Amino acid sequence: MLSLHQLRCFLTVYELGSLTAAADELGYAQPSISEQVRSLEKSLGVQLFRRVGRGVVPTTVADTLRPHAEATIAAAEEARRAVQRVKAFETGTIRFGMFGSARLYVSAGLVTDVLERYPGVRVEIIGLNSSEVMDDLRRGQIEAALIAAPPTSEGLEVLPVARDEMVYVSMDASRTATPVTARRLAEARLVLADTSYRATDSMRTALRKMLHEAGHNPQTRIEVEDVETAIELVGRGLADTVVHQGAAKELVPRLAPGASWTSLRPRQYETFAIVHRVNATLSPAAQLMIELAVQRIRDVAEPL
Amino acid sequence: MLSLHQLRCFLTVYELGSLTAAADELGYAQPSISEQVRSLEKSLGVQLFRRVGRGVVPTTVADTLRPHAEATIAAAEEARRAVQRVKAFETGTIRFGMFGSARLYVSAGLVTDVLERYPGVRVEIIGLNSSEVMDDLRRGQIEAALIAAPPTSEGLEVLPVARDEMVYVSMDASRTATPVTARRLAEARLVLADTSYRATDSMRTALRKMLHEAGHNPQTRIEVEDVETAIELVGRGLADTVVHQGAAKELVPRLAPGASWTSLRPRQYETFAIVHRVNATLSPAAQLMIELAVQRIRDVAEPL
DNA sequence: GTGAAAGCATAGGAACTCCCTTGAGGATCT
DNA sequence: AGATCCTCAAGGGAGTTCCTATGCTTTCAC
Repeated sequence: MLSLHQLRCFLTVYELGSLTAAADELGYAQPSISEQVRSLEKSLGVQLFRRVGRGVVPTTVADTLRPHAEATIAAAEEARRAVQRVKAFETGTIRFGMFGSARLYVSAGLVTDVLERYPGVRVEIIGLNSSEVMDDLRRGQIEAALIAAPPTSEGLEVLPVARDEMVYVSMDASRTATPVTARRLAEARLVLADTSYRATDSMRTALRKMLHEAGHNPQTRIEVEDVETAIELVGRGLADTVVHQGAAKELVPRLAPGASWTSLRPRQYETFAIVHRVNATLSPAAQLMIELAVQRIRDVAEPL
Repeated sequence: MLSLHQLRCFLTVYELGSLTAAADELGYAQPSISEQVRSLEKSLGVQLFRRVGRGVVPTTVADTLRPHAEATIAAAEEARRAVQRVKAFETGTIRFGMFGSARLYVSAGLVTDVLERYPGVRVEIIGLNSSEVMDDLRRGQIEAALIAAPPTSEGLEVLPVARDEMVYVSMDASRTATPVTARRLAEARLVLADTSYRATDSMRTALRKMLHEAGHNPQTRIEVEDVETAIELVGRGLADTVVHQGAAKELVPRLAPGASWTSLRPRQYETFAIVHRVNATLSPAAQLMIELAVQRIRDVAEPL
C-alpha cells in the first residue's frame, strides 16, 4: 500500500542520490530507508533506482514519479495547515442556530463581532424558527443555538439567558392606551408572522394559551411569513399585531411610523435560551459564539 | 502521523455519515474505522465528527479538511497512475477511447499505424459512446480519447480538433432537395442510433435543442443501437435519419444505396475533440496515438 | 412506555509493520 | 592491494493495525 512516508523517503533519496545521506537527513537508520524504498518499488511494480557502486541513480520511472510525489506530500501538508488555521480561528466556517426574530436583536452585531475578531472566518446563521432550529440541533446539524425557550426540549439542554415581553402594536393609539386583555385580543383584527410554523411557534403557543384560559377562541385574520411584513401591515392600518418588544423597538420606527405599543394583560414573556444537545462538548467556536450572543441579547432584552 | 489510509477512512465516513457504513464500504470492521478516525482527530488535534445518536455528523473542521483530503488522495492516485502508464508503455497495452462513429473515420488505419511503429505494444480501442468514454476517462481507465466534444467536462481537458456537420438522410429525394427545418424534422418519421445513451448523447442534445427552440416536441419513432442499422433502415425506406456527414459518406453507398442527404437548417455541427484528465502527463504512446488520430480525422472532417 | 434494532466505543489478543543494531558483500579511490 | 564507503540482509523489540466480542446510548415501532 502506497504511503506518504514512502514518498517522503523516495524524494529525499532522489534529491541526495544516496540512501545513507537520506537516512541522516530524515533521522533514521539507513536500512529503514532502504526498506521503505524497496517496499515502494514493490508496491508499484517498478524499479525506481539503479544501485550503482557507490550511491544510487534514479531511473526514468523515478523521474516520472517525482513531481507527483512532491504534489502529494504538498497536498497533505496543505491539508494539515488548513485544519490548523481553522483550529486557530484564522479561517473556516462557524455555524450557529438562531430563531427568527433573534436576528433582529443580535445577528448583525454578532456576526460583525466575530468577523472583527477573526477576519478569516465565514459565519453561517441558520434557522428562521425555533422549532426548526431545534430539529437541526437534535439531528446534530447545528452544535448550539440561541432560540426562544421551548416548552418541550427532550434530549436538549436549555440555559435561559434573557426574556422579552410580548407587546401589542397598533396604529390606533386608543387601543394601546391600556394593556390589552385576552378579550380585547380575541376581538382584534390580527396579523401574525411565521405562518409556516403555525403549530409549533412558541409565541403563538403562549397567545393561544392566554386566550384559551379566558374562554376565547384564537383566530387570526392575516398570516405572513416574517415580522417585518407584519409590522408593515400594521403601519398601513390594516391590522394590529403581537411581537416581541425588542422587535417592536427595532422595526416600528422604521416600518410603521406612528404606531405605538403596549403590554398584554397579564404580561406575556418569551424566554431566550442557549440550547444544545445534552452531554455535548462544545467546540471553541461554538463557545465563542454563545458568549458573544449572550452578551448582546442581554443588552437589548431583560437579563435573567 | 498523517497517513493516506486515515484520509481515505475519513472521506468515506464523511460521505456516508456512518462509521459502520464506511467499514462495509471499505471492507473493514467498524472498530478499525473508528480507530483510524480517532487517530486522525488526535493527530490534528481537532474533532472531525460529532457522535450524535445514530450515526455521525461532520463538524465544520471536517468540511474544511474534506477537499484537501480529496486532493491528497487524488494526487497519490495520480502518482500511481503516472508510474503505471510509463510501466505499461514499456511492456503492455495502449488504451485509447473513441466514440461510436469515430471508428468509421479513423480506427482501423490508426491501429495499424501504431502497431507499425511500436511492434511490442498491444492496442485497445474502447467505447461506443462519448459520454461512456468520458466516464472511463474520469475513472482513469483510459488515458486519452477522441470524442464528440461534450457540453460539460469537469476534471477533463478538451482540445477541439475538427467538426462534422449533421445531415438528414432519406430515400425520398424530394425530402433532401432543400435543407431540413426544425418543423420538417418534427414531422418526419425518424430513426436514431445510440439508444442506450439517449439522455446524454450529444447529437440528440443538439437536435432536441433545435426542435425545442422552434417550439416542437422531439419524438423518435424508431431507436436502434448503432449507426449502421439506422442507415440500413433508411435504405429500406422505413424511416429517415440524422447522422454525421462523415458517417453518411462512409455508410450510405454501402448500406442504403439510392439514399441522399442534405443539411439541416440552421446547420448543426458536432465538434470532435481530444480529451484527457487535467494535469495528466501523457505517455509517449498516448501522445503518438493522439497525433495520428488528429491527422486522420482532419482528412475526413473539417479541420478547426 | 417498552422492547427491538442500530450504531459507536472499548477491551483484549493475533498479525503485521517499522525501525533499530549488527555483520557481510561489493565498488571506488589511493 | 588495501582502505573506505556504501548497499543489502537478518534478527529482535516497540508500536500499529485489525479482528472479535461486548457494553452503552439513541432511535424506532408497536
